[in-house]
Amino acid sequence: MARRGRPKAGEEAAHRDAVISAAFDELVAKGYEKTTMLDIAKRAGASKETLYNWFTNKEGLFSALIKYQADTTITRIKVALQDNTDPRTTLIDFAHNLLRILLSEPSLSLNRAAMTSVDLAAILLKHGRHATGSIVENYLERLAEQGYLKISSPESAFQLLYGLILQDWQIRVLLGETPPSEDLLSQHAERAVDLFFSLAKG
Amino acid sequence: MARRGRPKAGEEAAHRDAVISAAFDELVAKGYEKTTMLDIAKRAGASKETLYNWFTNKEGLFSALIKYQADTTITRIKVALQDNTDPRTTLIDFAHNLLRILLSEPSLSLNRAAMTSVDLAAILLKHGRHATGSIVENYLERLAEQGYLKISSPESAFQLLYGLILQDWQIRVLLGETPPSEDLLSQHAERAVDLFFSLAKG
DNA sequence: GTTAAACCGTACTAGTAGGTACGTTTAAAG
DNA sequence: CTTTAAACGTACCTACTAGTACGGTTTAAC
Repeated sequence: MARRGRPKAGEEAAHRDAVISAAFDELVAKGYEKTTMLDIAKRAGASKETLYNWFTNKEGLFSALIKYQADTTITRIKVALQDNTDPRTTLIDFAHNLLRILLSEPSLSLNRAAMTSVDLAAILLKHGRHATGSIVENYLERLAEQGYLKISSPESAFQLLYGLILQDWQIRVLLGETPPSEDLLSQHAERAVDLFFSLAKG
Repeated sequence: MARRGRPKAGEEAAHRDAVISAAFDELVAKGYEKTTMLDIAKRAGASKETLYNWFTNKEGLFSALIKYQADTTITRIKVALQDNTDPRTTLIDFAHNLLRILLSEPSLSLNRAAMTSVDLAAILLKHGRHATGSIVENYLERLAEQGYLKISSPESAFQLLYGLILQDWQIRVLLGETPPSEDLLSQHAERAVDLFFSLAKG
């Protein structure tokens, strides 16, 4: 990975990804404060100066991480919601994905990092919670129009669904509790969606 | 507050409280990383060496903060649950208190601080979430025995209640969103408890 | 070829904060 | 009255890290 001199054509994107990936690894291993720009550079086979050229500063680099993770999250959620089977299965799939993502180490580390900087927090809120929120709200609104749900507003419906799915798992795991197993997660997703329907089906 | 020399008898407790209070103020104002021991000492009219004598190190001081806040929280929750009116009113009172506490600046700042240290996180988890959890679970179990609820386990019942009450408010406010108004909070508490009963009443 | 951009590696700057040491002061203890 | 514990204030040490500067190197571009 360590190349010296001007990069060959077409190599830039891969190199940038290597930096992002290295930053994730360091972040998960050490946390935001103890992750240094030098460590990231070394792991990526890049130089510190390059990191600063590309991302301006440490916050800039980590805001790029947030956006990167948010993009893959959004993609996965959109895929889950495009399932054309019944709404129950679709929502269970969504719930399962949401739990898996939000309880994954990269997401947790990113959330912890965001707590230490108002700017990072704002970016995470915008690209994370609010971005997925509006997508799911659209979906719920469609369900309501089709008569599957009776809801007062898409926002409050999504908040309810979110609460039923996540309960206090995220905050507990953020504080160091070990996350539930895959099996428990999928059981929980199913139960949460069923509760949601029993509350929102009118 | 700034006394020099050996303290007069009976002054120690007040002085210790002054340090705790100063630490809270600094924490809320600047966040954990940017709060220095010197700042706290100055605000409390104490010396840095005294802080280290009393609390060993920075983490020790903040773990004292966590325990202090947890104690007052537990007290308030116990009071709310001792109400001998009907269960619905009691739980709404509890829900309202929980929301107010968890969305208050001191609690938020403490949670953000705990995210940066596994040790602090463990303490917060134990004295915060788990301590209140077991109290409320006991209460819910009593309700179940009295026939007010049909629940599979107190743990899962409390988790459900918690999810209905808090939804994603805590994580959103932790990330910088402005918390809902008092009015919204109490409306929300009522709605959450009603949903809980409609799900858990069998 | 020659130029110039992008990059690596190393060294350097500067600021900061946790933690310690010490001399001084006050009041409790006896 | 003397001794001693507890505390203040200041100065100090140590370690670390974000960010900058620069010289050397490789490749694209022309």
